[in-house]
Amino acid sequence: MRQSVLFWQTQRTDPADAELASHRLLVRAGLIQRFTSGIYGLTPLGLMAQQRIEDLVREELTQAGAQEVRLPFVQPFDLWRRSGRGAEDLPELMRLRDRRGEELALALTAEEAMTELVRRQGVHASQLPLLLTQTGLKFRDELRPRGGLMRLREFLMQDAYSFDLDEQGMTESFARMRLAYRRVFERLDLDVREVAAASGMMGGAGALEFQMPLAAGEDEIIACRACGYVANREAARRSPRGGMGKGVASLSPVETPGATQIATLATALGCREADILKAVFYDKAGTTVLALVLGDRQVGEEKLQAVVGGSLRPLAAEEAHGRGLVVGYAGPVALEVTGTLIIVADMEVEQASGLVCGANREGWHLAGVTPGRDFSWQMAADIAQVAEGDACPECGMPLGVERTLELGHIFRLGTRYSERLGLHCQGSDNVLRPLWMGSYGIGISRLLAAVIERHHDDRGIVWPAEAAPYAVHLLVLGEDSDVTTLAQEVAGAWQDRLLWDDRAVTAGVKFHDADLLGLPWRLTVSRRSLAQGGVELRRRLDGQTRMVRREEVPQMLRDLLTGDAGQG
RNA sequence: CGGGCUGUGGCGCAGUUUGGUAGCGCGCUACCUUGGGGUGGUAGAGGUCGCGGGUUCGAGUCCCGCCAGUCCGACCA
Repeated sequence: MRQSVLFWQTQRTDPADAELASHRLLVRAGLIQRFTSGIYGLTPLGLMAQQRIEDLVREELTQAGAQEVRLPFVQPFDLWRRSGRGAEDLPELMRLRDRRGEELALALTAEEAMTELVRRQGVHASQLPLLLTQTGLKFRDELRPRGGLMRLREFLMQDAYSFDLDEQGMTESFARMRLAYRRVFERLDLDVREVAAASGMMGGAGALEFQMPLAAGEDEIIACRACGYVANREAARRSPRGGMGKGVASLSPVETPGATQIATLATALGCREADILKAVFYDKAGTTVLALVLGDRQVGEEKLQAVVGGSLRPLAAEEAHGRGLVVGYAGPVALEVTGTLIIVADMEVEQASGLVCGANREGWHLAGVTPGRDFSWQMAADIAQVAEGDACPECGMPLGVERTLELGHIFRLGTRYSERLGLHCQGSDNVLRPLWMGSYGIGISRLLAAVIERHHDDRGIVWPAEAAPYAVHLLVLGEDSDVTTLAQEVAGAWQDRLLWDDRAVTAGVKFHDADLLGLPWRLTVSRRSLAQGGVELRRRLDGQTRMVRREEVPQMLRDLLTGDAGQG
């Protein structure tokens, strides 16, 4: 491709709002353009890079036995309603209505659509296990998109779905996809950790996330360095600290004016935050849920939700008031609220004694509170968030918290969707059974951001061979006829497979743009290189440079452009 | 849902306090210059100053309303 006609423009200054390296570089290297929050366009070079990644993922899925299909991006909302996800609290699902009033929704994942596709055509047992995949646009109406391509509203995702006769089959398909995804991350040179996860809005059990460590990431994983235990923040467990609180004592009220915060209270009473009982209120369909954790803990809302069931929502201050709670001084001892109340105690609370908690009276707390003696609860469970340094649930050694970016997610769905949407298959025993499904998603757009996040230096992108839009950047310096002739000779038959900087700009500009774009190999043709008998070859990764004699150029280009001469 | 900040050529910004012909740098076009690390110069093109209303002889600037973007908080009782 001749650069003088390529639709491409780099930028000399950093965009004002980019804090992520990948965001900054994608914009400066002219690969993306923002249209509105979380919605971007790609330029030719940006699209080529994305397509390389898309093709690579497709290759691995084909290897795993997947067949590619295309599902609608605009889907009938009724499909969502029938699967049971339309009625749930799914604010990311973008709904719209056409002019006749038909309710539609934009694809957010494709469990429903894929199940429907298979159901409509029907499937024979002989076709199982069936693995179907598509690469398609997804739209999620995120509250806060951010970081360039890191968290988008509209994005490209490769999703796949497996269909098996029984649970055993599903587990085998799941294992096959897990390997396929591992290969993808290996080929893109991304170090990714497999993490046990909560299944969230997908439903099902035994989900696995692929998380890449990244300081600017938005997920957190909990990992034990001693035994290898790893879990998502939402699913992480810890072994409880026993014997918190000040020991058994008699119950006594203490006056604590203005101490409505844990930190303030701890200072006022001269105790540890862990000696205070923290009470957090939620609403579950009209029922008040009181979650009790020790004062230095955070309630793990996903964990609480898993224990309580249904969907929880934090209670606003006015609402809490309305139900008879004394905001700032609420506690479980002799608590009376309007309506139903469920008290859930964290397992650490159960084992503590001599705690401080709110007295349900403005300006007063209670000291010497002992769980079990002074108040009771309906459920005791692990509902607190794990913190740095907590004891590993497997081996007891300290746990660490790490920020990560989620790149892929695979689920064992079971028969949830096939049952609700009526997808059955007849086995050899002549009985119709719902199919066992798995769901697998990998974010192509986000993968593009992750590759740059992981592969760049202070001058620009450093593409890994498998994702580079072109393998070779040919720079022509000067306009002497000798140089021009050599350039044309070099570009020769490979013109379409390399980027050829034939612009009339100075050498410095070309070098800077080449470094910024970061193609794996740079070939320079100039009067100087000519004097040394050929062209200069430079590797972007480490700057290693050598001269290639004129007559060796065709062979070298063949090596670089047809495969195995990557960066490694 | 709340708070802060910001909306001015493609990008980065000044101008708003004190109302008076819309500016700078980068990028873009043409020509010259330079030609191994963003060369120097000359001449140009490009703007509903986020949107609507108001005050005024006159509004990017003052007033009211709205919208968008962005950052922080979201809840610990």
